[in-house]
Amino acid sequence: MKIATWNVNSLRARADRVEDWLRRSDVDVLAIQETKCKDENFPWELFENNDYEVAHFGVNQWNGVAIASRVGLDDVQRTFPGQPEFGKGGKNPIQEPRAIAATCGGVRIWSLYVPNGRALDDEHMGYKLNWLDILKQDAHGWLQENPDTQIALMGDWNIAPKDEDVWDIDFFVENQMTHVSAPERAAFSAFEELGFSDVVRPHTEGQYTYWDYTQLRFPKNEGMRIDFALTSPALTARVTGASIDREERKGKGASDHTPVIVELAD
DNA sequence: ATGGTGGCGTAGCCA
Repeated sequence: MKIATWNVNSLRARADRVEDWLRRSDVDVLAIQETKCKDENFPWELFENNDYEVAHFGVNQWNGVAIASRVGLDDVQRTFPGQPEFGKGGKNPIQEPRAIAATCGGVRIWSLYVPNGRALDDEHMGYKLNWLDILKQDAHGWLQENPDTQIALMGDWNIAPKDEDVWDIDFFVENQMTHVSAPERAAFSAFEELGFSDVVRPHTEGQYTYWDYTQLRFPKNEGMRIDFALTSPALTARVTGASIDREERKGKGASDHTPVIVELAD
């Protein structure tokens, strides 16, 4: 079985590329982030025509997460318990469409779009850290409930856990950039302390998953590793390989993120 | 190549 995660940066703008990629990648499950649409604008046919079931969570033009699967799609869950709300300036707070789960082929798949943070002193950063803390507490409970459960926390984590995960750590620190700060990294490693593992890194040393559209970042390979699949111990034991599809970042009309793929033993 | 982002929705926000 092959499972993958991909921030597509608008599913409508990327429909043709997503369809092409589904066909050639041959993944069984795809966790999607940033669909950037409501259900009424979601390209359901794209998945149906390729024999994938799909579940979507989107309420406006922002965020939006989905899971496509051809190995079953059961117990769909939108938001995690206690997921913090956000509204800019405290106005009209909602539980944003940043988390959806489904059980696919015996694996509890989460498609996660972690809040960006925007700036170290922005209210969005507090939201980001709180959001991750509540998710961590939930994940802890799931593992305690059943230590053998197979969970994949997949998505755009908007955190670069190691210095090598950005093209120039000095640039990030000097400019007080987000994604590399100590609190963000602590929020990420908290999942590893629970027993979740970044199973992609050992197979993709030195590779990035994201390159900003600006400043010729991709041609210069000035990227970041911010998309991850964190697996529970029982699922980690099944991992046979992983890859980052850098080819998908090339050409006109690419997302700024690449697909990240995990291969599992049957 | 005298450039230097893209998407939504149609101004400005978000990343």
